[in-house]
Amino acid sequence: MGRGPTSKDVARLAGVSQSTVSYVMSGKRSISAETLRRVEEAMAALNYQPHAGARALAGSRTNTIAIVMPFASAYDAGQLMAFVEEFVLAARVHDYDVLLVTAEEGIEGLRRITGGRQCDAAVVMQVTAQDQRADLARTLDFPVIFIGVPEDTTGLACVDFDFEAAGRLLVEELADLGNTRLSVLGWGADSVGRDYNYIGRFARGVTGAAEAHRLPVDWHLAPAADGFAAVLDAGLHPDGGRTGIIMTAGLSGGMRALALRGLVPGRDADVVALCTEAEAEEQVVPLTAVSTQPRDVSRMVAERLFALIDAGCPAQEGVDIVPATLVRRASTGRA
Amino acid sequence: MGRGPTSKDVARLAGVSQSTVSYVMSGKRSISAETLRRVEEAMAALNYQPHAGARALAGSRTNTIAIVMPFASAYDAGQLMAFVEEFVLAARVHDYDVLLVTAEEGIEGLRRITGGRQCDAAVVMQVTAQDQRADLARTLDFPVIFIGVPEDTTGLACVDFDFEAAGRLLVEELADLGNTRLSVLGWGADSVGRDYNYIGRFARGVTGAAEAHRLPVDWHLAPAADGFAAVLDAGLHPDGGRTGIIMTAGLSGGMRALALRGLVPGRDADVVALCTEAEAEEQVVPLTAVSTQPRDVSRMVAERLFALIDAGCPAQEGVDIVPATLVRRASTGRA
DNA sequence: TTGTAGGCGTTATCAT
DNA sequence: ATGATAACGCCTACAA
Repeated sequence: MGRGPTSKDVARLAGVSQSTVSYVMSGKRSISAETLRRVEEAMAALNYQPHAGARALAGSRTNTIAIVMPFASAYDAGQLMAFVEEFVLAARVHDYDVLLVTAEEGIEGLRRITGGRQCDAAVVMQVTAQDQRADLARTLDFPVIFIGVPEDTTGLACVDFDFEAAGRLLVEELADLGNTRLSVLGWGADSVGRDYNYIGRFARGVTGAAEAHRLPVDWHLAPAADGFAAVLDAGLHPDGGRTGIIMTAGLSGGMRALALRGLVPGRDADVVALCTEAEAEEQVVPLTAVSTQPRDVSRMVAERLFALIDAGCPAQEGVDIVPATLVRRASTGRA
Repeated sequence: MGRGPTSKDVARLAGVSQSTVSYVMSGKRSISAETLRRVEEAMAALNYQPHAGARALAGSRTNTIAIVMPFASAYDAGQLMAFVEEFVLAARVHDYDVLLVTAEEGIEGLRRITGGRQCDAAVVMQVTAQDQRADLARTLDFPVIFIGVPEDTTGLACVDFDFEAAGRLLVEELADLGNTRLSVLGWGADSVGRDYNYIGRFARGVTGAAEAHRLPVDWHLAPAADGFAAVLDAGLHPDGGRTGIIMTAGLSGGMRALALRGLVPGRDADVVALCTEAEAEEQVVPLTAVSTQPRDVSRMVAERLFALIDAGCPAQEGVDIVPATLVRRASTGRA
């Protein structure tokens, strides 16, 4: 494998010193128009690409960001992809590349990457309430952004979707439609406060809004939502009441349960969901839904991260929240 | 941001020369048990991590592999994720990291990454019949593996799923079930030979097997499959015949079309698909299907790639094919 | 505006 | 079995 041209080769061809080539690239000092032209021509002629390793060594900047991804997780793959794509694009704009690290490597992965100076910053996805990586990050003196909110956010930079508002919006939509009770198919009330606290935040949003509207709520755990099936079998709208349905986890299972009983969303009951745009639109009846917006989250992460990098700070405490919005579709047909 | 300990620090603490530390890491010369112990203790005590850039510069090995990914493409996100996860895991086993490059960067992305020696090899996904990146790779003297098969594979290392066998298996299954004609909802006959030639290979598999079984086939282009809807409306089983359905692209649209007419796969018609396992199982009636196996492809790619890297070859011409298998589910209920 | 030179942290070739 | 030491390719004071 050929070694490829170096800045020295460029310099020779352009008839300048090697440092001039370097300064042409960095723009850190003024160059005469003539010199600039000659150097750029030489670079083009040789198809010169600076050696990333040498650059990292001398400049102590890798122009690489690591992103710690929870592959085999509860996350939806489409969401993950969208997030990553958007992030890579944003990174490229700043002339950064993206290194992939699996969450399975755990805390050691973070240590390895940061210790080896393979990157200038890291993004850690799907953070849990008690996340060891948060503790590590605090001691690291290295810019890390967390997606998700650990219990103790001291000294941490976090970004997350507004799950609480999501829960609230869904409840209010069903309330506005005249529903008098709610059936929630999701992570379930007993998951509140466990691992990922977005579950808890969503539940809080639902509960708060339901109380405000005096709507009784019954929760059913997906995917083994026998209770949910029982509700459907018992009749959704007993004695003049009207049951609105909220789906979070186990969407496809829930939709199947409805279909098997001949229940059509929007006709026989109002159904809303917390899911991706794609999921909402793929259903037999497209769902009115609040969609977590991975691209918005991604942009916010990128923005914040590059601010940190440019500032040279290790981290800048604070939780950024990406707003939630509801999109109406056919599953809440009547007005 | 602290500079972190160097091998020099380790050497000092262990009371040895810096080169000894290096040799302890590489194992390229024998070390006395005593020295080994002292060096390892020092490394642990300082939490030493070798500087990746310096290592790449001196050793001309990055221990990084770039993977060029088609984010916003026809690929299913779940497939992509599975592929990538499996690949990252395999890479880690060989002590390699993975750099993400978007296909949107096109040919320049490949050039940039390889030129800058940011990686020791690259994987290019979703290769088209006439792929510029293939031409570049041939001139590159750099190990590249392609997923997908360009028209001219001279000097190229390619891996792909056996789409032809997939088509054949699906047809044979429907034939065995007593169907007398086929309706295919997919990329359509006119897509054959265009961009991604797996479409053509799949079509060839279908056509070949259909001819062997003397089954007439009508093709319908997804997603605007009006023709498909017409077939459903015209009645699937005219005068004693029986129409088997094959779905490829536009699966959800096709399933919806059936559902809207009250047609249940496995009861009213045999339905088979080329899709992911997840898709096959998510449907209201789980589908008998041939599933592209991203993890199998990934493993084959990794295996081949590390063989190349270890051998120091730029590439090793040849097309590896990942076998196709059919899994029976409820959508072909009757025997 | 431009050139010179030292150093970044490894690897690998000499020696010993 | 181990120590010096010269690259590796680039960045950046320091000079001019």
